[in-house]
Amino acid sequence: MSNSELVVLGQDEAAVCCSPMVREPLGEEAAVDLARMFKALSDPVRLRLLSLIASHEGGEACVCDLTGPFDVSQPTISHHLKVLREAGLVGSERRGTWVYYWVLPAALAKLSALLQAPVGTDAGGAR
Amino acid sequence: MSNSELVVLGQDEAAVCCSPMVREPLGEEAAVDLARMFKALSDPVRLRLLSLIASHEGGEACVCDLTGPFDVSQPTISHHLKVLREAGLVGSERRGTWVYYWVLPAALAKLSALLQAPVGTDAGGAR
DNA sequence: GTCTTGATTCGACACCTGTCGATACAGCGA
DNA sequence: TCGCTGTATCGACAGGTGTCGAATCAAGAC
Repeated sequence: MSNSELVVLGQDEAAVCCSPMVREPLGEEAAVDLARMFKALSDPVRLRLLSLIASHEGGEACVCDLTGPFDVSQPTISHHLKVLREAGLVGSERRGTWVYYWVLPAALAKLSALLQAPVGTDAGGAR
Repeated sequence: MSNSELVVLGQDEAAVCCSPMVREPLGEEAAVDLARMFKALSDPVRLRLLSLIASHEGGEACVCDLTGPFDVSQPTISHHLKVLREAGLVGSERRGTWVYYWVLPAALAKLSALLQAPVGTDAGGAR
Protein backbone atom coordinates (compact mmCIF):
# COMPACT_ATOMS: atom_id res chain seq x y z
CA MET A 1 0.00 0.00 0.00
CA SER A 2 2.97 2.22 0.05
CA ASN A 3 2.25 2.95 -3.57
CA SER A 4 -0.91 4.73 -2.74
CA GLU A 5 1.06 7.34 -0.89
CA LEU A 6 2.58 8.49 -4.11
CA VAL A 7 -0.81 8.65 -5.63
CA VAL A 8 -2.08 10.82 -2.88
CA LEU A 9 0.92 13.02 -3.17
CA GLY A 10 0.49 13.44 -6.86
CA GLN A 11 -2.06 16.17 -6.68
CA ASP A 12 -0.62 16.92 -9.97
CA GLU A 13 1.27 14.25 -11.77
CA ALA A 14 4.92 14.12 -10.96
CA ALA A 15 5.51 17.01 -13.26
CA VAL A 16 7.17 18.98 -10.58
CA CYS A 17 9.73 17.34 -8.69
CA CYS A 18 12.98 16.45 -7.35
CA SER A 19 15.66 18.42 -9.05
CA PRO A 20 17.24 21.09 -6.89
CA MET A 21 15.92 24.49 -7.80
CA VAL A 22 19.41 25.82 -8.01
CA ARG A 23 19.88 23.67 -11.09
CA GLU A 24 17.28 25.12 -13.34
CA PRO A 25 14.56 27.73 -13.18
CA LEU A 26 11.27 26.50 -11.89
CA GLY A 27 8.39 26.38 -14.30
CA GLU A 28 5.32 28.40 -13.59
CA GLU A 29 3.04 25.47 -12.85
CA ALA A 30 5.63 23.72 -10.77
CA ALA A 31 6.10 26.88 -8.76
CA VAL A 32 2.40 27.14 -8.06
CA ASP A 33 2.24 23.56 -6.90
CA LEU A 34 5.31 23.80 -4.72
CA ALA A 35 4.28 27.13 -3.27
CA ARG A 36 1.10 25.47 -2.09
CA MET A 37 3.12 22.94 -0.12
CA PHE A 38 5.46 25.53 1.33
CA LYS A 39 2.49 27.62 2.31
CA ALA A 40 1.28 24.71 4.38
CA LEU A 41 4.62 24.85 6.18
CA SER A 42 4.54 28.58 6.65
CA ASP A 43 2.71 28.57 9.95
CA PRO A 44 4.43 27.80 13.25
CA VAL A 45 1.51 25.77 14.52
CA ARG A 46 1.43 23.61 11.40
CA LEU A 47 5.17 23.16 11.49
CA ARG A 48 5.00 21.94 15.06
CA LEU A 49 2.00 19.78 14.28
CA LEU A 50 3.90 18.14 11.48
CA SER A 51 6.95 17.43 13.57
CA LEU A 52 4.78 16.27 16.42
CA ILE A 53 3.07 13.80 14.14
CA ALA A 54 6.26 12.67 12.50
CA SER A 55 8.15 12.17 15.71
CA HIS A 56 5.28 10.52 17.49
CA GLU A 57 5.56 6.92 18.42
CA GLY A 58 4.66 4.75 15.47
CA GLY A 59 4.91 7.68 13.09
CA GLU A 60 1.34 8.65 13.61
CA ALA A 61 -0.70 10.54 16.13
CA CYS A 62 -4.29 10.87 17.10
CA VAL A 63 -5.78 14.34 17.11
CA CYS A 64 -6.26 14.02 20.83
CA ASP A 65 -2.47 13.87 21.17
CA LEU A 66 -2.11 17.05 19.17
CA THR A 67 -4.43 19.50 20.81
CA GLY A 68 -2.67 19.46 24.14
CA PRO A 69 0.67 21.12 23.33
CA PHE A 70 -0.93 24.17 21.72
CA ASP A 71 -2.77 27.09 23.14
CA VAL A 72 -5.14 27.37 20.25
CA SER A 73 -8.61 25.91 20.14
CA GLN A 74 -9.48 22.47 18.91
CA PRO A 75 -11.24 23.74 15.76
CA THR A 76 -8.10 25.64 14.89
CA ILE A 77 -5.99 22.52 15.20
CA SER A 78 -8.47 20.72 13.04
CA HIS A 79 -8.22 23.48 10.48
CA HIS A 80 -4.44 23.28 10.39
CA LEU A 81 -4.54 19.53 10.01
CA LYS A 82 -6.85 19.98 7.08
CA VAL A 83 -4.42 22.39 5.46
CA LEU A 84 -1.58 19.92 5.89
CA ARG A 85 -3.72 17.15 4.48
CA GLU A 86 -4.83 19.14 1.46
CA ALA A 87 -1.24 20.08 0.78
CA GLY A 88 -0.44 16.38 0.56
CA LEU A 89 1.91 16.45 3.50
CA VAL A 90 -0.02 14.16 5.80
CA GLY A 91 -2.54 11.39 5.52
CA SER A 92 -5.36 10.68 7.91
CA GLU A 93 -7.80 7.99 8.83
CA ARG A 94 -10.58 7.56 11.32
CA ARG A 95 -10.10 4.52 13.48
CA GLY A 96 -13.01 4.04 15.79
CA THR A 97 -13.51 7.10 17.88
CA TRP A 98 -10.19 8.69 17.04
CA VAL A 99 -8.69 10.13 13.91
CA TYR A 100 -5.04 9.45 13.23
CA TYR A 101 -2.61 11.48 11.16
CA TRP A 102 0.73 10.49 9.69
CA VAL A 103 3.32 12.20 7.58
CA LEU A 104 3.73 11.34 3.92
CA PRO A 105 7.50 11.08 3.67
CA ALA A 106 7.60 11.36 -0.10
CA ALA A 107 6.16 14.84 0.05
CA LEU A 108 8.76 16.03 2.53
CA ALA A 109 11.48 14.36 0.51
CA LYS A 110 10.33 16.17 -2.59
CA LEU A 111 10.60 19.55 -0.93
CA SER A 112 13.85 18.63 0.71
CA ALA A 113 15.38 17.65 -2.61
CA LEU A 114 14.19 20.84 -4.18
CA LEU A 115 16.00 22.91 -1.59
CA GLN A 116 19.16 20.93 -1.77
CA ALA A 117 21.97 23.32 -2.54
CA PRO A 118 25.64 22.84 -3.11
CA VAL A 119 26.73 24.17 0.23
CA GLY A 120 30.37 24.99 0.45
CA THR A 121 30.38 26.49 -2.97
CA ASP A 122 30.45 30.13 -2.27
CA ALA A 123 27.41 31.29 -4.08
CA GLY A 124 27.02 34.23 -1.87
CA GLY A 125 30.34 35.70 -1.07
CA ALA A 126 30.95 39.37 -1.29
CA ARG A 127 31.88 40.61 -4.65
CA MET B 1 19.23 42.26 10.69
CA SER B 2 15.94 42.95 12.29
CA ASN B 3 15.48 39.74 14.21
CA SER B 4 16.71 40.79 17.55
CA GLU B 5 15.31 37.76 19.28
CA LEU B 6 17.25 35.24 17.33
CA VAL B 7 20.20 37.34 16.65
CA VAL B 8 22.68 34.55 17.02
CA LEU B 9 21.15 32.45 14.44
CA GLY B 10 22.41 33.86 11.25
CA GLN B 11 22.29 32.20 7.90
CA ASP B 12 24.94 29.75 8.94
CA GLU B 13 24.44 29.48 12.65
CA ALA B 14 22.77 26.28 13.58
CA ALA B 15 20.80 27.21 16.64
CA VAL B 16 17.54 26.00 15.29
CA CYS B 17 18.17 23.57 12.71
CA CYS B 18 19.44 20.70 10.97
CA SER B 19 17.87 17.81 12.67
CA PRO B 20 15.05 16.40 10.61
CA MET B 21 11.74 17.38 12.10
CA VAL B 22 10.65 13.80 12.03
CA ARG B 23 13.20 13.13 14.73
CA GLU B 24 11.92 15.34 17.49
CA PRO B 25 9.14 17.86 17.97
CA LEU B 26 10.01 21.37 16.97
CA GLY B 27 10.27 23.91 19.72
CA GLU B 28 8.00 26.89 19.66
CA GLU B 29 10.67 29.46 18.87
CA ALA B 30 12.28 27.30 16.26
CA ALA B 31 8.92 26.82 14.61
CA VAL B 32 8.32 30.54 14.44
CA ASP B 33 11.70 31.12 12.90
CA LEU B 34 11.38 28.35 10.38
CA ALA B 35 7.84 29.27 9.48
CA ARG B 36 9.12 32.69 8.54
CA MET B 37 11.49 31.14 6.03
CA PHE B 38 8.89 28.79 4.62
CA LYS B 39 6.50 31.70 4.29
CA ALA B 40 9.01 33.37 2.05
CA LEU B 41 8.86 30.28 -0.14
CA SER B 42 5.10 30.11 -0.13
CA ASP B 43 4.57 32.32 -3.15
CA PRO B 44 5.02 31.07 -6.71
CA VAL B 45 6.69 34.26 -7.84
CA ARG B 46 9.22 34.14 -5.02
CA LEU B 47 9.89 30.48 -5.63
CA ARG B 48 10.62 31.18 -9.27
CA LEU B 49 12.68 34.21 -8.38
CA LEU B 50 14.78 32.12 -6.07
CA SER B 51 15.40 29.40 -8.59
CA LEU B 52 16.05 31.98 -11.27
CA ILE B 53 18.71 33.60 -9.11
CA ALA B 54 20.22 30.32 -8.03
CA SER B 55 20.40 28.87 -11.49
CA HIS B 56 21.65 32.06 -13.07
CA GLU B 57 25.12 32.16 -14.44
CA GLY B 58 27.58 32.89 -11.68
CA GLY B 59 25.01 32.11 -9.01
CA GLU B 60 23.75 35.66 -8.96
CA ALA B 61 21.42 37.81 -10.96
CA CYS B 62 20.74 41.47 -11.42
CA VAL B 63 17.20 42.66 -10.80
CA CYS B 64 16.99 43.61 -14.43
CA ASP B 65 17.38 39.92 -15.28
CA LEU B 66 14.51 39.04 -13.00
CA THR B 67 11.72 41.33 -14.05
CA GLY B 68 11.43 39.97 -17.54
CA PRO B 69 10.07 36.45 -16.97
CA PHE B 70 7.18 37.63 -14.80
CA ASP B 71 3.99 39.40 -15.62
CA VAL B 72 3.93 41.40 -12.44
CA SER B 73 5.19 44.92 -12.10
CA GLN B 74 8.74 45.77 -11.23
CA PRO B 75 7.86 47.16 -7.78
CA THR B 76 6.20 43.86 -7.02
CA ILE B 77 9.36 42.00 -7.95
CA SER B 78 11.30 44.33 -5.74
CA HIS B 79 8.88 43.60 -2.91
CA HIS B 80 9.30 39.85 -3.31
CA LEU B 81 13.07 40.18 -3.38
CA LYS B 82 12.87 42.09 -0.15
CA VAL B 83 10.84 39.32 1.43
CA LEU B 84 13.40 36.75 0.35
CA ARG B 85 16.20 38.91 1.68
CA GLU B 86 14.55 39.49 5.03
CA ALA B 87 13.94 35.79 5.36
CA GLY B 88 17.65 35.26 5.03
CA LEU B 89 17.36 33.27 1.83
CA VAL B 90 19.21 35.63 -0.46
CA GLY B 91 21.82 38.33 -0.20
CA SER B 92 22.04 41.46 -2.28
CA GLU B 93 24.46 44.18 -3.20
CA ARG B 94 24.40 47.26 -5.35
CA ARG B 95 27.16 47.26 -7.91
CA GLY B 96 27.13 50.45 -9.87
CA THR B 97 23.82 50.96 -11.52
CA TRP B 98 22.55 47.47 -10.89
CA VAL B 99 21.61 45.50 -7.81
CA TYR B 100 22.59 41.86 -7.69
CA TYR B 101 21.01 39.04 -5.72
CA TRP B 102 22.40 35.66 -4.83
CA VAL B 103 21.13 32.69 -2.89
CA LEU B 104 22.47 31.91 0.57
CA PRO B 105 23.01 28.17 0.29
CA ALA B 106 23.21 27.57 4.02
CA ALA B 107 19.66 28.77 4.48
CA LEU B 108 18.34 26.40 1.85
CA ALA B 109 20.42 23.60 3.27
CA LYS B 110 18.96 24.23 6.70
CA LEU B 111 15.43 23.89 5.45
CA SER B 112 16.32 20.94 3.30
CA ALA B 113 17.82 19.11 6.24
CA LEU B 114 14.79 19.84 8.32
CA LEU B 115 12.52 18.21 5.80
CA GLN B 116 14.70 15.23 5.32
CA ALA B 117 12.63 12.18 5.98
CA PRO B 118 13.47 8.54 6.05
CA VAL B 119 11.89 7.77 2.74
CA GLY B 120 11.56 4.13 2.11
CA THR B 121 10.78 3.53 5.70
CA ASP B 122 7.08 3.74 5.63
CA ALA B 123 6.55 6.17 8.43
CA GLY B 124 3.25 4.93 9.59
CA GLY B 125 1.66 5.21 6.24
CA ALA B 126 -0.46 2.48 4.90
CA ARG B 127 -3.31 1.09 6.75
C1' DG C 1 24.93 70.82 -13.08
C1' DT C 2 20.73 68.11 -15.61
C1' DC C 3 18.85 64.03 -17.73
C1' DT C 4 18.19 59.05 -18.00
C1' DT C 5 17.88 54.51 -16.39
C1' DG C 6 17.56 51.03 -12.65
C1' DA C 7 15.63 49.95 -8.17
C1' DT C 8 13.19 50.81 -3.84
C1' DT C 9 9.63 52.81 -1.04
C1' DC C 10 4.94 54.58 -0.28
C1' DG C 11 -0.07 54.45 -0.03
C1' DA C 12 -4.03 52.16 -1.28
C1' DC C 13 -6.88 48.33 -2.26
C1' DA C 14 -8.92 43.56 -2.76
C1' DC C 15 -8.24 39.21 -1.18
C1' DC C 16 -6.57 35.54 1.80
C1' DT C 17 -5.57 33.50 6.46
C1' DG C 18 -5.67 32.31 11.41
C1' DT C 19 -8.50 32.40 15.02
C1' DC C 20 -12.66 31.91 17.72
C1' DG C 21 -17.33 30.08 19.55
C1' DA C 22 -21.22 27.59 18.14
C1' DT C 23 -22.83 23.83 15.87
C1' DA C 24 -23.01 19.38 13.53
C1' DC C 25 -21.33 14.80 12.78
C1' DA C 26 -19.36 10.01 14.08
C1' DG C 27 -18.63 6.12 17.16
C1' DC C 28 -18.86 3.92 21.44
C1' DG C 29 -20.97 2.35 25.73
C1' DA C 30 -24.75 2.07 28.96
C1' DT D 1 -32.26 3.96 22.40
C1' DC D 2 -29.87 7.87 24.54
C1' DG D 3 -26.06 10.28 25.98
C1' DC D 4 -21.07 11.08 25.89
C1' DT D 5 -16.71 12.03 23.87
C1' DG D 6 -13.75 13.10 19.99
C1' DT D 7 -13.47 15.71 15.38
C1' DA D 8 -14.92 18.42 11.73
C1' DT D 9 -17.47 22.23 9.73
C1' DC D 10 -19.66 26.85 9.81
C1' DG D 11 -19.87 31.84 10.12
C1' DA D 12 -17.64 35.82 11.55
C1' DC D 13 -13.95 38.92 12.30
C1' DA D 14 -9.22 41.09 12.76
C1' DG D 15 -5.02 41.20 10.72
C1' DG D 16 -1.80 39.94 7.01
C1' DT D 17 -0.41 39.57 1.98
C1' DG D 18 0.12 40.48 -3.07
C1' DT D 19 -0.55 43.76 -6.25
C1' DC D 20 -0.59 48.22 -8.47
C1' DG D 21 0.71 53.21 -9.83
C1' DA D 22 3.10 57.14 -8.17
C1' DA D 23 6.86 59.01 -6.01
C1' DT D 24 11.57 58.73 -4.48
C1' DC D 25 16.36 57.48 -4.38
C1' DA D 26 21.01 56.04 -6.64
C1' DA D 27 24.42 55.97 -10.09
C1' DG D 28 26.10 56.99 -14.46
C1' DA D 29 26.00 59.81 -18.99
C1' DC D 30 25.85 64.12 -21.07
